[in-house]
Amino acid sequence: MFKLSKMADYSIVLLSRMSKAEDLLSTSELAEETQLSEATVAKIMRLLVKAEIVSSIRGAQGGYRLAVLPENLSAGDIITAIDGPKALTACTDDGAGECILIKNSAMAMRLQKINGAVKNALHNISLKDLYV
Amino acid sequence: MFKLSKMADYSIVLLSRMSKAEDLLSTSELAEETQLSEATVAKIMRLLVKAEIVSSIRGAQGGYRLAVLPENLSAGDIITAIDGPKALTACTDDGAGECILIKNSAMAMRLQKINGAVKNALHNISLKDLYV
DNA sequence: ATAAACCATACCAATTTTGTATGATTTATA
DNA sequence: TATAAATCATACAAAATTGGTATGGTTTAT
Ligand code: FES
Ligand code: FES
Repeated sequence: MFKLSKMADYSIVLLSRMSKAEDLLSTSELAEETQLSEATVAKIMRLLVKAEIVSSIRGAQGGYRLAVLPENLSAGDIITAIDGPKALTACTDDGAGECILIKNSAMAMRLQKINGAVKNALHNISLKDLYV
Repeated sequence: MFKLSKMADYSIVLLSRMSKAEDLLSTSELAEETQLSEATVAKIMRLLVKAEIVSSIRGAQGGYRLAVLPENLSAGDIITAIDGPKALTACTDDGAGECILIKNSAMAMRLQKINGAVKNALHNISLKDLYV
């Protein structure tokens, strides 16, 4: 039905691993433990840092650490961080794109219902639910 | 977050139009009213027929008609019909593909939670909710 | 100073999605 | 029964997205 992107999947694996560790974890450590390439791990971690889901320490002996408690981190937050905050419908992507099918589209509002329902559902699942 | 495919979006527009009509609607009529190309409408209608969401009458004077009451047709049904019944996670696509990251993956079961939540949410929205 | 790490960006390859084209089959009707 | 109106089946190319990698720059402990 809705396919979770590989990247989002990977990120859940990484975050699950991080929720076990108290100390910092570097890209190479994470890559080794998860069998992902360093480049891929690095790409994902950058997105998670931007979304303030993990915090980073630069320089030697640096690494990443969860910035949020697993029970306060929702699946929706994670997926949004990785795949972007694109709306559910193509029509409401941005205000610029006119709706071709229905003028002054009331349809768009209806589709927001779908989007809202999905968002809500994913908001109610925490990383802790996924990991424990 | 989750992007509704254009095809699924189109299909909701088409089904909304059909829920207004008592009589049969042909591909060309639907195309004209929705501003979609006939080929695209035809492609979508075939999928909806296969999913038994609409019924079709072949031959001259033929066309399509809703096979289900709008209040009994869920967004999940529609999206599944158009985009396929792919699972939410890449890992659980089919039994054949081994999980590379975590052996004997318990993770897959966790990800089913996400899938289940989304499915459930979309099951609770009917075409009538979207159209009315 | 050096090495270990994160950061930023750009890029190509692979996959998926969109959209169209072509021909075959069915059936109402003149 | 011939014709036209319509669905059905399949195949395919173009476009968009996603997955994954490479390169070079910046920060910081030792
Ligand atoms: S085109 Fe899909 S809502 Fe307007
Ligand atoms: S690789 Fe994603 S659950 Fe195993």
